[in-house]
Amino acid sequence: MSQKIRGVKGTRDVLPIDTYVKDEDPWVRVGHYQLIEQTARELFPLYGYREARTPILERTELFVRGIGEVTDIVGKEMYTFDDRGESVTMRPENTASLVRAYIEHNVNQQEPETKWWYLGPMFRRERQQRGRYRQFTQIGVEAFGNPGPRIDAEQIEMLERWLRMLGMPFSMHLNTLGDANCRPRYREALQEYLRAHADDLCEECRKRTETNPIRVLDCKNPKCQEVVAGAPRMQEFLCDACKAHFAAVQEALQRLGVAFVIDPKLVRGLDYYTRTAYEAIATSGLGAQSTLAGGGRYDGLVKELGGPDIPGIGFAAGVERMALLIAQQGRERVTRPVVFIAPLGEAEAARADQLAQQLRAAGIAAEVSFRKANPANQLKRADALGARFALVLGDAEMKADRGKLKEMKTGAQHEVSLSALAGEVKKLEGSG
RNA sequence: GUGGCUGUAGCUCAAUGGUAGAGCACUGGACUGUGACUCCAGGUGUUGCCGGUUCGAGUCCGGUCAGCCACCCCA
Repeated sequence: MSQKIRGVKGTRDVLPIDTYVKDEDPWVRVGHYQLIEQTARELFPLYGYREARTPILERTELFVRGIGEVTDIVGKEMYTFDDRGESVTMRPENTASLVRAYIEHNVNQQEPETKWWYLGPMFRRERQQRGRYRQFTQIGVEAFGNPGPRIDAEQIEMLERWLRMLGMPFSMHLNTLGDANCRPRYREALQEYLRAHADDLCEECRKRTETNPIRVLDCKNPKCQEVVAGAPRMQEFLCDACKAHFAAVQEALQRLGVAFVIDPKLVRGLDYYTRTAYEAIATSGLGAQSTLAGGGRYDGLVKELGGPDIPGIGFAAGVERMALLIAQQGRERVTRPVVFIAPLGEAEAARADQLAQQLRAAGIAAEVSFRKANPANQLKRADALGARFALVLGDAEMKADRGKLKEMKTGAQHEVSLSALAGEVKKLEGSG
């Protein structure tokens, strides 16, 4: 045997069978992903969100301008390469791409207020750990063209509903980041305060004080947290408009019955966020990477990327993290045959193929045995596949055009007509 | 990018420096006309890879790769 080729570090295969073992955790299978995706596909359109798909490959410039040059994502985590003289990057997130598409196709001319949702792989070159991989899947939404605050609450409520439908253990955290008017003033005040306490900060935070002081707020270092406890708070610096917006979002959430906690330390990693910021954080089942979904308002982003002055708000959810929790609950979307047909000879095999074809045409999942084996082994196979019914097709059945449809669970055998098999199966399916 | 732990069969795991094992799963048979139970048989493998120490390395040492966990960052 020649050398095995292995998958790229930090990427995983998601198969319909068990693959990765995570100590006491159950294994993540494709059925767990499908449950999450299917729920989103059904729920989001109820709120007016329609699916949008953008390319995985974008010009590097898009992310540099959209996400921010000093962020870790752009600074050191992107898969960037030269495409014959042009620098391109595999998307590390999807918001910048959707904004690009919105601008490129002049969507604001047709329907300035539009709601999109997306699903797909993102790429960041990080060291992997529980709930964090180099290729990961995000499901997210963006609502363009409405400044809020009611749409903010609507979106947060949709996220909450989605996560609750999936049985996720989580709590919703809410904060405001201010806007172009008040954030700079806060930033300055915070910076001043942090400089005065530089001796008590970790090395990293001393750097952040100069590059991105707001990030110091969510540093996990206990000493930094002590300093942060006495730091000026965004709330005290909010301009009247931001204050009113924040209050209105909270009121709207209360009206909709959404539970949330105000979290002044909640800051979003990407530069483009303004005002409303929110995160759904898992309360159990995950390790250090417990943010299931993070979102916020980005009123300046569309303009920043060369488009009209259009506001927006969106969230992105990490499917791998959700899949871990889904797997822990044992909830899964499984596909199994309804009817398993086991022909005993050559002529029967030909008939079996046609019977399966007819069943499938009628919308019934059918599996036909391709191997020669005695009835006992065929039944064993039907059992392993989880088939609901098994049909052994032999000489007698061929002659009579009737067969015995065996219900695997109970062992009961139902005499059915072969030419009318699909109808017979549907009748039995309904009855039991 | 930094640190810690771990690498033996498809999976879960054993083997004092001295001949690679068990359970589960898988395939076939007992059973050309009915599965789950039972019995029998059978692949289960360059012990992650490379090197070193040794008469001898799955075991000790070094390196490397991968996985896991945490930092960082984020979904």
